[in-house]
Amino acid sequence: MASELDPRKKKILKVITDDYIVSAEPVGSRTIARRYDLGLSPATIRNEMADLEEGGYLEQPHTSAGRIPSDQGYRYYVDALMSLQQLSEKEIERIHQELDRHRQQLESIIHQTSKLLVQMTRYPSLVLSPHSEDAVFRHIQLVRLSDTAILALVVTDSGHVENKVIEFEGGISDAELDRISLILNEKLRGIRLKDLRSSLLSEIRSELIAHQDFYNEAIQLLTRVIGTTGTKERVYIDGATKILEQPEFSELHKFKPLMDALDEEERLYKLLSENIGGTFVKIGSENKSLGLSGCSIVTASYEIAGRTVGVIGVLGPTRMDYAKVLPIVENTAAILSELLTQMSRRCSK
Amino acid sequence: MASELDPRKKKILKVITDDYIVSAEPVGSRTIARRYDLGLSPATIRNEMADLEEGGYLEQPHTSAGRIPSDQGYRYYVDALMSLQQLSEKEIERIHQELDRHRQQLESIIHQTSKLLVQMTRYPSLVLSPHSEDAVFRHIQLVRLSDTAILALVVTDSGHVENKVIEFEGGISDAELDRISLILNEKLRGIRLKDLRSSLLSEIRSELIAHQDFYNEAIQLLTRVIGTTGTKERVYIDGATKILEQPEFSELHKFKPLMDALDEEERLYKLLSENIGGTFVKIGSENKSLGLSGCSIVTASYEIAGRTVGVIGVLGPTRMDYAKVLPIVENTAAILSELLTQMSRRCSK
DNA sequence: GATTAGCACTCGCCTAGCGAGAGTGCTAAC
DNA sequence: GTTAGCACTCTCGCTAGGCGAGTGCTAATC
Repeated sequence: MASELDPRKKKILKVITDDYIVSAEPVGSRTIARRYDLGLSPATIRNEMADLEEGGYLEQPHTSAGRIPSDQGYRYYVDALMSLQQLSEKEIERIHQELDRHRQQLESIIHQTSKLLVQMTRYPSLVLSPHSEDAVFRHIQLVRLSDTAILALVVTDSGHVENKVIEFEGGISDAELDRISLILNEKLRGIRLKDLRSSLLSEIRSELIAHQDFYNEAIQLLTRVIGTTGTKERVYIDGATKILEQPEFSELHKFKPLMDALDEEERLYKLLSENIGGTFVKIGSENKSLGLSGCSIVTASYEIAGRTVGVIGVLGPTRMDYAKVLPIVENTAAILSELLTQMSRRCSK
Repeated sequence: MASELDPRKKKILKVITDDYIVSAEPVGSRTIARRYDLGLSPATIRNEMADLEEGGYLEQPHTSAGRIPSDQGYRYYVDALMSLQQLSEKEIERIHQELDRHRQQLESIIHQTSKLLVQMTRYPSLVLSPHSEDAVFRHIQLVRLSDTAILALVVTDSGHVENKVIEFEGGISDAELDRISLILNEKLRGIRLKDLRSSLLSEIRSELIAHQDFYNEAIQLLTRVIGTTGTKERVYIDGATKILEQPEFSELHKFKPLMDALDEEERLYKLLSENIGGTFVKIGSENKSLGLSGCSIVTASYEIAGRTVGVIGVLGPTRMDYAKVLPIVENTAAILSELLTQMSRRCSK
């Protein structure tokens, strides 16, 4: 697997990939000679193509069809060949605008982001919502709903709000509730939700023991809030049906497994969470994870104040327009990061 | 359009529909005579079928294929012929269990409900989440996040919580915040969100004028909370790809419009919101709304304490197994109503 | 030695043609 | 009113043949 190809082979591989990405048809030597001005005859190109196939960069669906890039070919293309399509000012502006319109609410922004990706790329989009384990506790608020029901609200530094109705047999007075709130806020401010589980719990427990009267109830309450916070990570998927627009999906049955995968949140979650931190392109068989051969995903992480909190990306056939998609995904992630960071600043100032 | 068919015609229409629902193939006279014990010869059945076609209940895809039910035929079938499949104890139990497991959170229950419908019917499910305009205001809470950002939480009697981060240039003191909370809670308790918009606003406005000092800020805050509350209604769709399992979708291109419709929340919203209150079966062309010819939807409303708050349903080809789906949807809605009503009781007791 | 032209060959795809099967409508007999 | 029989129609699947695209090889050319 010679990792360096001579310039002409590179050029030819690039041209074949470019062409195949838009046409979805195996591309032949003649087509290349005609369509692209390489100053080479079909015969020469044929020879080069034979070499590239030898090297594992190209494949023939059957004798005497044209060639198509193999997974390895795509990999090389993505890593070394493609010329990233610059997003125009206008496109970047659009991302800004669309996201800005919904700047108020986290949920809404996430949702909007995935919709935007779908529109810009014409591929289904995946969004892994803020990874709340990494979020930092900011504020807890306990609101009485009735004698036995209490609404607990946890606000994180990303502005995310989690709410949970807790039923409470024992009954708690308003004064007790306030004191519990106070203690919790004092103790928990600035702590990452991840670190919350056990270590601090005992400390708070002893703190509360001082107020013998509601020890039991308070501990109960606390463990229940913590136990159910931070589990709300979600994978949003949007435009799933866009994948059907791709010509390779005309034989539907082949892609049943893919469609099933899209319906299963856990798989997607796993898939995305492997890609936390940075930008990733995973091609075809590189997604061993279930049913996704024949597909590629392009993902980028987004962050709040430098801390990665989630992943966005799009899903498409291996014949995906990487040169176009990659910048879109990256820019969107960047702008999203910016926006979220601003939001967070505002909240914590 | 004679609204009454003679018993034998009914029987034949029913048998044809039943058969077509499972086979998805046009059904012929001979098949019926063989498969169902009607004591009639194919020829007789042919005559009856000709009559039924005359009456608009059956259609022929082409000469000398079998017959398939027309939309009108389905309508008659649903209204008069089909024998509803009783759900077994076990199935009802299952609905209870699945929903119970997630009884704590509204969002989660809604989500779970739609998943459940998909699993039980093998069709995509649609859920219109609680119609918050009909919800009753219970409590508002203002939480300071920073000098300029305030988190407003509105709790409704269904236990639904809406949150909104509000930015606030002017700056407000904690005391002011508390007083605003107080006044709002006093004034708004028990009011339906729908009635909130204008009528009460002026009253509250005059109330606040008394406290000249923060008049402007308070009004601003209030209008912003109200303006953005109650807009969070959502259509959940789940298992969209299940529709592809239906044989009629093998020619994919025909159903592109449908798939598109599934991606557009507004359309679905409109579609579902037409069906508020009770159980509906809309067949084929009865869904004039965009791209849904060839499809039927079965919906049922669910309620909290007798007040309709949302709609659940499934979407399938006109050749849908109504007899099976209808009870499932109805029962699920009923159980969901029960569960939500309980939750609401607990909150308001 | 690299490049190119020419040519025979291979293979998938499209079309036409054919036969089988399923289903119908009509007619005539029961 | 019901049924048997029959001719007719239409779809579907299969096969064969022609076409086109593309290849690999060889020999000629630069």
